[in-house]
Amino acid sequence: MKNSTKLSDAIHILTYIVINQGTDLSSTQIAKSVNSNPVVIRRIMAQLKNEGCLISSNGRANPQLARPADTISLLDIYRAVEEETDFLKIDTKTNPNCNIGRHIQTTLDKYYQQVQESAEKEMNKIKLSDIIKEIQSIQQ
Amino acid sequence: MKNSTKLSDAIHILTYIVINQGTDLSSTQIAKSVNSNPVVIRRIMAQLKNEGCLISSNGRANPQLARPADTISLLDIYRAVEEETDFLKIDTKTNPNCNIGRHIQTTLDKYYQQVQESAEKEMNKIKLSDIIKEIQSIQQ
DNA sequence: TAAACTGTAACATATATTGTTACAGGTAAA
DNA sequence: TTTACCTGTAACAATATATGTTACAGTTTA
Repeated sequence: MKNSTKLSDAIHILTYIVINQGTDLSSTQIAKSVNSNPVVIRRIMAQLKNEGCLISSNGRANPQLARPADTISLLDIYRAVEEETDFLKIDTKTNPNCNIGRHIQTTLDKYYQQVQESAEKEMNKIKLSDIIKEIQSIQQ
Repeated sequence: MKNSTKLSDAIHILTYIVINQGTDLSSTQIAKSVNSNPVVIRRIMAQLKNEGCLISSNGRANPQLARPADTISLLDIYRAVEEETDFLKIDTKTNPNCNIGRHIQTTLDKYYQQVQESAEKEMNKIKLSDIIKEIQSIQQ
Protein backbone atom coordinates (compact mmCIF):
# COMPACT_ATOMS: atom_id res chain seq x y z
CA MET A 1 0.00 0.00 0.00
CA LYS A 2 0.96 3.57 -0.02
CA ASN A 3 0.19 7.15 0.19
CA SER A 4 -2.19 7.03 -2.74
CA THR A 5 -5.71 8.31 -3.21
CA LYS A 6 -6.48 5.94 -6.05
CA LEU A 7 -8.94 3.89 -4.03
CA SER A 8 -10.84 7.01 -3.00
CA ASP A 9 -10.86 8.30 -6.56
CA ALA A 10 -11.93 4.93 -7.97
CA ILE A 11 -14.88 4.80 -5.56
CA HIS A 12 -15.68 8.38 -6.50
CA ILE A 13 -15.70 7.49 -10.20
CA LEU A 14 -17.90 4.42 -9.77
CA THR A 15 -20.32 6.31 -7.56
CA TYR A 16 -20.45 9.17 -10.02
CA ILE A 17 -21.22 6.83 -12.89
CA VAL A 18 -24.08 5.18 -11.04
CA ILE A 19 -25.66 8.31 -9.62
CA ASN A 20 -25.32 10.41 -12.75
CA GLN A 21 -26.49 7.89 -15.33
CA GLY A 22 -28.12 9.69 -18.22
CA THR A 23 -25.85 12.74 -17.97
CA ASP A 24 -22.44 13.39 -19.54
CA LEU A 25 -20.15 10.62 -18.27
CA SER A 26 -17.03 11.55 -20.20
CA SER A 27 -13.67 11.36 -18.44
CA THR A 28 -13.46 15.14 -18.76
CA GLN A 29 -16.72 15.57 -16.86
CA ILE A 30 -15.81 13.06 -14.17
CA ALA A 31 -12.41 14.72 -13.81
CA LYS A 32 -14.15 17.96 -12.87
CA SER A 33 -15.90 16.25 -9.98
CA VAL A 34 -12.76 14.52 -8.77
CA ASN A 35 -10.82 17.72 -9.46
CA SER A 36 -8.20 15.85 -11.38
CA ASN A 37 -7.13 15.17 -14.95
CA PRO A 38 -9.12 13.23 -17.60
CA VAL A 39 -6.14 10.96 -18.27
CA VAL A 40 -5.88 10.09 -14.59
CA ILE A 41 -9.57 9.19 -14.61
CA ARG A 42 -9.21 7.03 -17.72
CA ARG A 43 -6.19 5.33 -16.19
CA ILE A 44 -8.16 4.35 -13.09
CA MET A 45 -11.14 3.33 -15.20
CA ALA A 46 -8.92 1.06 -17.31
CA GLN A 47 -7.81 -0.71 -14.13
CA LEU A 48 -11.40 -1.11 -12.94
CA LYS A 49 -12.31 -2.49 -16.34
CA ASN A 50 -9.44 -4.99 -16.20
CA GLU A 51 -10.69 -6.35 -12.90
CA GLY A 52 -14.27 -6.72 -14.07
CA CYS A 53 -15.75 -3.84 -12.09
CA LEU A 54 -16.51 -1.56 -15.00
CA ILE A 55 -17.60 -1.69 -18.64
CA SER A 56 -16.56 1.03 -21.03
CA SER A 57 -16.12 1.25 -24.76
CA ASN A 58 -13.64 3.08 -26.89
CA GLY A 59 -14.95 6.29 -28.39
CA ARG A 60 -18.17 6.31 -26.35
CA ALA A 61 -18.65 8.15 -23.08
CA ASN A 62 -20.90 5.46 -21.72
CA PRO A 63 -19.34 3.68 -18.74
CA GLN A 64 -21.40 1.22 -16.71
CA LEU A 65 -20.87 -1.00 -13.69
CA ALA A 66 -19.88 -4.48 -14.83
CA ARG A 67 -21.97 -6.06 -12.09
CA PRO A 68 -24.44 -4.99 -9.35
CA ALA A 69 -23.04 -2.48 -6.85
CA ASP A 70 -23.77 -4.80 -3.93
CA THR A 71 -21.34 -7.37 -5.38
CA ILE A 72 -18.46 -4.90 -5.66
CA SER A 73 -16.57 -4.54 -2.40
CA LEU A 74 -14.01 -1.98 -1.29
CA LEU A 75 -11.48 -4.80 -1.45
CA ASP A 76 -12.31 -5.50 -5.10
CA ILE A 77 -11.77 -1.87 -6.00
CA TYR A 78 -8.63 -1.65 -3.90
CA ARG A 79 -7.11 -4.66 -5.59
CA ALA A 80 -8.09 -3.32 -8.97
CA VAL A 81 -6.32 0.00 -8.62
CA GLU A 82 -3.34 -0.72 -6.36
CA GLU A 83 -0.61 -2.92 -7.71
CA GLU A 84 0.93 -3.24 -4.26
CA THR A 85 -1.86 -4.01 -1.80
CA ASP A 86 0.18 -4.57 1.36
CA PHE A 87 -0.48 -2.04 4.08
CA LEU A 88 2.77 -2.74 5.88
CA LYS A 89 6.06 -3.00 4.09
CA ILE A 90 8.93 -5.17 5.19
CA ASP A 91 12.49 -3.90 4.83
CA THR A 92 14.01 -6.46 2.49
CA LYS A 93 17.48 -4.95 2.53
CA THR A 94 18.51 -6.06 6.00
CA ASN A 95 21.91 -7.70 6.46
CA PRO A 96 21.68 -11.47 5.87
CA ASN A 97 24.96 -12.01 7.74
CA CYS A 98 23.27 -10.94 10.96
CA ASN A 99 21.08 -13.31 12.99
CA ILE A 100 18.32 -10.78 13.23
CA GLY A 101 18.73 -9.27 9.79
CA ARG A 102 18.38 -12.76 8.38
CA HIS A 103 15.26 -13.83 10.26
CA ILE A 104 13.27 -10.68 10.81
CA GLN A 105 11.63 -10.81 7.40
CA THR A 106 9.89 -14.17 7.63
CA THR A 107 8.83 -13.42 11.19
CA LEU A 108 7.36 -10.05 10.37
CA ASP A 109 5.77 -11.41 7.24
CA LYS A 110 3.62 -13.76 9.28
CA TYR A 111 2.37 -11.05 11.61
CA TYR A 112 1.91 -8.51 8.84
CA GLN A 113 -0.27 -11.02 7.04
CA GLN A 114 -2.52 -11.25 10.07
CA VAL A 115 -2.98 -7.49 10.03
CA GLN A 116 -3.55 -7.52 6.29
CA GLU A 117 -6.18 -10.24 6.50
CA SER A 118 -8.01 -8.40 9.21
CA ALA A 119 -8.14 -5.20 7.19
CA GLU A 120 -9.10 -6.98 3.99
CA LYS A 121 -11.88 -8.87 5.71
CA GLU A 122 -13.33 -5.56 6.78
CA MET A 123 -12.91 -4.06 3.32
CA ASN A 124 -14.70 -7.02 1.85
CA LYS A 125 -17.75 -6.33 3.99
CA ILE A 126 -18.14 -2.80 2.65
CA LYS A 127 -19.90 -2.72 -0.70
CA LEU A 128 -20.06 -0.01 -3.31
CA SER A 129 -23.84 -0.04 -2.85
CA ASP A 130 -23.40 1.02 0.80
CA ILE A 131 -21.46 4.08 -0.26
CA ILE A 132 -23.82 4.98 -3.07
CA LYS A 133 -26.86 4.69 -0.79
CA GLU A 134 -25.22 6.86 1.82
CA ILE A 135 -24.32 9.61 -0.63
CA GLN A 136 -27.78 9.52 -2.18
CA SER A 137 -29.40 9.89 1.23
CA ILE A 138 -27.25 12.92 2.06
CA GLN A 139 -28.17 14.57 -1.22
CA GLN A 140 -31.89 14.40 -0.60
CA MET B 1 0.14 4.90 6.04
CA LYS B 2 2.64 4.68 3.34
CA ASN B 3 5.41 2.99 1.57
CA SER B 4 7.72 3.14 4.54
CA THR B 5 9.78 0.47 6.26
CA LYS B 6 10.11 2.40 9.48
CA LEU B 7 7.89 0.01 11.43
CA SER B 8 9.93 -2.98 10.27
CA ASP B 9 13.16 -1.21 11.09
CA ALA B 10 11.92 -0.07 14.48
CA ILE B 11 10.96 -3.65 15.39
CA HIS B 12 14.33 -4.77 14.13
CA ILE B 13 16.10 -2.26 16.34
CA LEU B 14 14.13 -3.14 19.47
CA THR B 15 14.62 -6.85 18.87
CA TYR B 16 18.32 -6.33 18.30
CA ILE B 17 18.69 -4.41 21.53
CA VAL B 18 16.97 -7.09 23.57
CA ILE B 19 18.69 -10.09 22.02
CA ASN B 20 22.16 -8.59 21.91
CA GLN B 21 22.28 -7.08 25.38
CA GLY B 22 25.87 -7.05 26.62
CA THR B 23 27.35 -6.53 23.15
CA ASP B 24 28.05 -3.31 21.25
CA LEU B 25 24.69 -1.55 20.91
CA SER B 26 25.88 1.62 19.18
CA SER B 27 23.80 3.03 16.36
CA THR B 28 26.68 2.19 14.01
CA GLN B 29 26.52 -1.47 15.00
CA ILE B 30 22.73 -1.66 14.76
CA ALA B 31 22.89 0.06 11.38
CA LYS B 32 25.04 -2.80 10.09
CA SER B 33 22.32 -5.30 10.98
CA VAL B 34 19.55 -3.19 9.47
CA ASN B 35 21.85 -2.38 6.56
CA SER B 36 21.14 1.29 6.89
CA ASN B 37 22.72 4.46 8.21
CA PRO B 38 23.51 5.23 11.88
CA VAL B 39 21.61 8.50 11.64
CA VAL B 40 18.53 6.71 10.37
CA ILE B 41 18.76 4.34 13.35
CA ARG B 42 19.15 7.18 15.81
CA ARG B 43 16.23 8.97 14.24
CA ILE B 44 13.96 5.97 14.72
CA MET B 45 15.29 5.41 18.23
CA ALA B 46 14.51 9.02 19.13
CA GLN B 47 10.90 8.45 18.09
CA LEU B 48 10.68 5.24 20.11
CA LYS B 49 12.11 7.08 23.09
CA ASN B 50 9.55 9.86 22.71
CA GLU B 51 6.71 7.38 22.88
CA GLY B 52 8.05 5.61 25.93
CA CYS B 53 9.18 2.43 24.22
CA LEU B 54 12.91 2.94 24.63
CA ILE B 55 15.43 4.40 27.05
CA SER B 56 18.70 5.76 25.76
CA SER B 57 21.21 8.27 27.01
CA ASN B 58 23.31 10.81 25.23
CA GLY B 59 26.92 9.76 24.76
CA ARG B 60 26.39 6.17 25.91
CA ALA B 61 25.66 3.26 23.64
CA ASN B 62 23.38 1.63 26.14
CA PRO B 63 19.79 1.52 24.90
CA GLN B 64 17.16 -0.45 26.82
CA LEU B 65 13.48 -1.20 26.50
CA ALA B 66 11.47 1.31 28.51
CA ARG B 67 9.03 -1.41 29.60
CA PRO B 68 8.58 -5.18 29.29
CA ALA B 69 8.43 -6.49 25.73
CA ASP B 70 5.03 -8.07 26.32
CA THR B 71 3.56 -4.63 26.98
CA ILE B 72 4.84 -3.13 23.73
CA SER B 73 2.55 -3.86 20.81
CA LEU B 74 3.07 -3.49 17.09
CA LEU B 75 0.54 -0.68 17.26
CA ASP B 76 2.59 1.17 19.88
CA ILE B 77 5.67 0.97 17.68
CA TYR B 78 3.73 1.89 14.58
CA ARG B 79 2.29 4.98 16.22
CA ALA B 80 5.70 5.90 17.55
CA VAL B 81 7.45 5.94 14.21
CA GLU B 82 4.77 6.93 11.70
CA GLU B 83 3.39 10.44 11.90
CA GLU B 84 0.54 9.55 9.55
CA THR B 85 -0.96 6.25 10.72
CA ASP B 86 -3.90 5.98 8.31
CA PHE B 87 -3.68 3.03 5.96
CA LEU B 88 -6.14 4.48 3.48
CA LYS B 89 -5.95 8.04 2.30
CA ILE B 90 -8.92 10.12 1.28
CA ASP B 91 -8.59 12.50 -1.64
CA THR B 92 -9.30 15.85 -0.03
CA LYS B 93 -9.05 17.85 -3.24
CA THR B 94 -12.35 16.81 -4.79
CA ASN B 95 -14.62 19.48 -6.20
CA PRO B 96 -16.93 20.87 -3.48
CA ASN B 97 -19.30 22.23 -6.13
CA CYS B 98 -20.22 18.70 -7.13
CA ASN B 99 -22.73 16.62 -5.16
CA ILE B 100 -20.40 13.69 -5.00
CA GLY B 101 -17.16 15.63 -4.67
CA ARG B 102 -18.73 17.36 -1.68
CA HIS B 103 -20.00 14.29 0.18
CA ILE B 104 -17.59 11.51 -0.70
CA GLN B 105 -15.08 12.48 1.97
CA THR B 106 -17.25 12.15 5.06
CA THR B 107 -18.76 8.96 3.70
CA LEU B 108 -15.44 7.32 2.95
CA ASP B 109 -14.03 8.52 6.23
CA LYS B 110 -16.56 6.46 8.15
CA TYR B 111 -15.77 3.26 6.24
CA TYR B 112 -12.04 3.84 6.24
CA GLN B 113 -12.17 4.17 10.00
CA GLN B 114 -13.76 0.74 10.25
CA VAL B 115 -10.90 -0.75 8.25
CA GLN B 116 -8.37 1.17 10.31
CA GLU B 117 -9.84 -0.01 13.60
CA SER B 118 -9.84 -3.59 12.44
CA ALA B 119 -6.18 -3.44 11.45
CA GLU B 120 -5.16 -1.60 14.61
CA LYS B 121 -6.98 -4.07 16.82
CA GLU B 122 -4.94 -6.83 15.22
CA MET B 123 -1.71 -4.86 15.58
CA ASN B 124 -2.47 -4.33 19.23
CA LYS B 125 -2.64 -8.07 19.81
CA ILE B 126 0.87 -8.64 18.49
CA LYS B 127 3.52 -7.90 21.08
CA LEU B 128 7.22 -7.28 20.70
CA SER B 129 7.79 -10.28 22.94
CA ASP B 130 6.09 -12.55 20.37
CA ILE B 131 8.52 -11.44 17.71
CA ILE B 132 11.55 -11.72 19.94
CA LYS B 133 10.59 -15.23 21.06
CA GLU B 134 10.06 -16.31 17.49
CA ILE B 135 13.43 -15.03 16.31
CA GLN B 136 15.18 -16.56 19.30
CA SER B 137 13.61 -19.93 18.59
CA ILE B 138 14.77 -19.83 14.96
CA GLN B 139 18.31 -19.01 16.03
CA GLN B 140 18.64 -22.03 18.28
C1' DT C 1 -16.28 14.19 -42.79
C1' DA C 2 -16.17 16.54 -38.39
C1' DA C 3 -16.38 16.68 -33.48
C1' DA C 4 -15.86 14.36 -29.44
C1' DC C 5 -14.49 10.45 -27.26
C1' DT C 6 -11.35 6.40 -25.29
C1' DG C 7 -6.93 4.03 -24.54
C1' DT C 8 -2.31 4.42 -23.85
C1' DA C 9 2.57 5.87 -24.09
C1' DA C 10 5.87 9.18 -22.74
C1' DC C 11 7.28 12.70 -20.17
C1' DA C 12 7.03 16.38 -16.20
C1' DT C 13 6.14 17.68 -11.66
C1' DA C 14 5.34 17.11 -6.89
C1' DT C 15 5.95 14.81 -2.75
C1' DA C 16 7.52 11.27 0.41
C1' DT C 17 11.24 8.38 2.00
C1' DT C 18 15.74 7.25 2.88
C1' DG C 19 20.59 8.27 2.96
C1' DT C 20 24.44 11.48 4.04
C1' DT C 21 27.31 15.19 5.93
C1' DA C 22 28.21 17.98 9.72
C1' DC C 23 28.57 19.31 14.28
C1' DA C 24 27.50 20.47 19.25
C1' DG C 25 27.73 18.35 23.35
C1' DG C 26 27.73 13.94 26.65
C1' DT C 27 30.45 9.87 28.51
C1' DA C 28 34.16 6.99 29.94
C1' DA C 29 38.72 5.55 30.44
C1' DA C 30 43.61 6.29 30.17
C1' DT D 1 42.02 16.50 31.31
C1' DT D 2 42.67 14.80 27.07
C1' DT D 3 41.28 11.43 23.71
C1' DA D 4 38.21 8.44 21.43
C1' DC D 5 33.73 7.30 20.86
C1' DC D 6 29.13 8.14 21.46
C1' DT D 7 24.18 10.49 20.93
C1' DG D 8 20.92 13.96 19.21
C1' DT D 9 19.65 16.75 15.69
C1' DA D 10 19.69 19.99 11.75
C1' DA D 11 20.38 20.56 6.96
C1' DC D 12 20.90 18.88 2.68
C1' DA D 13 21.07 15.11 -1.21
C1' DA D 14 19.44 11.26 -3.54
C1' DT D 15 15.91 8.19 -4.66
C1' DA D 16 11.40 6.36 -5.20
C1' DT D 17 6.62 6.94 -5.81
C1' DA D 18 2.30 9.42 -7.07
C1' DT D 19 -0.01 12.51 -9.75
C1' DG D 20 -0.51 15.67 -13.57
C1' DT D 21 0.21 16.76 -18.54
C1' DT D 22 0.98 16.46 -23.55
C1' DA D 23 0.36 13.88 -27.52
C1' DC D 24 -1.72 10.91 -30.63
C1' DA D 25 -3.78 6.64 -32.85
C1' DG D 26 -8.06 4.79 -33.39
C1' DT D 27 -13.43 4.53 -32.30
C1' DT D 28 -18.05 6.34 -32.35
C1' DT D 29 -21.94 9.18 -33.61
C1' DA D 30 -24.21 12.60 -36.11
